[in-house]
Amino acid sequence: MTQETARPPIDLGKDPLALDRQVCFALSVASRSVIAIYRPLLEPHGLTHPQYLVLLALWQSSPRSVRDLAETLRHEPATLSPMLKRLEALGYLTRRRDATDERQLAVELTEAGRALRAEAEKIPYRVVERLGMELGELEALHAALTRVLEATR
Amino acid sequence: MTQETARPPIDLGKDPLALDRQVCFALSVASRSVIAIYRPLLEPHGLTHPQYLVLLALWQSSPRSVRDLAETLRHEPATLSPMLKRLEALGYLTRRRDATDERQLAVELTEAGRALRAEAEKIPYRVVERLGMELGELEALHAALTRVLEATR
DNA sequence: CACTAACACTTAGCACGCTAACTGATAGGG
DNA sequence: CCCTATCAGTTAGCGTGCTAAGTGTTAGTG
Repeated sequence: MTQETARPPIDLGKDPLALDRQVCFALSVASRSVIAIYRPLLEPHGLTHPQYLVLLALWQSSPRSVRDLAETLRHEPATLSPMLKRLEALGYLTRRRDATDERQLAVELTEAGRALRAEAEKIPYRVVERLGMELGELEALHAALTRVLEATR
Repeated sequence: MTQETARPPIDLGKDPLALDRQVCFALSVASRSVIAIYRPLLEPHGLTHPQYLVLLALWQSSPRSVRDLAETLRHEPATLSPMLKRLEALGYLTRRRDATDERQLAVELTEAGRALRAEAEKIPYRVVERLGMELGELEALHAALTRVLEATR
């Protein structure tokens, strides 16, 4: 027996399919556009934006499993697996089996990976500068996006 | 001679690289999460989300060139080219050379493509319902994303 | 009018990002 | 203690999404 909740009818106006009113469209274009800002900043280090996010996660806590990374970054392990191999090939991390549980992989920063962090500290400032938006505006956007993430969990 | 603008220094706090404070991370996860809501709704029609956006653009104006579509959707023509072929294979549109300018392609909805619109009208309502967020909240998010798009133009 | 620059689109190569199927390791029940 | 279900990670297949290079068409200049 499901609870009968009185749900107010949704009104999306006369053209619900108008492209420039779709949140999904604005989201995907904004995501691609912001990632494009990072591209020239990451390219000198041989990094893509998804790889950069992996490093952010590892800079917060270093030996961690693929599953842990996947949950943190909201990715499928299958997406991370090849990415981690590329990051290993770049010399930023190592992949070895956990001694106590051979199923798990211990993904760990190398010295080069840890050293990169100092360089990367500049990146957020450059991105915010390039965006030219007020910090308060960005914080409000972040809060709104966080609401979406909670709603889609 | 560049204008010397007094720029207030940006302060991103003590950990500028904290993952859960990055707008770029929230953006990419939110984008993927919202697209995931569309997936089961589009799958019955054999569509992916990017393909759905192409149809939204064509429902607004139908014979249009690849370049026109690319600018509207903020894509490279090289991204659209294979997508349009797949949409043609699905029977939703036709691709033919423009008679007056053989360089351009005239991308046009088929009868099936036009008919799909009536079905698609339901999709935005289902997505909003699934998100469970207030319309005002979504409009504010859309406005914030539009600001980002203006900033990255 | 010929020649070249610009244009519209396509193809190739690479890295995601997803689902589904697979491999090997561990844990839990009979 | 074995046997099976579960788990962690990998691989394959497909569709983006980007850059760079290629093809054919048009326009503009000498």
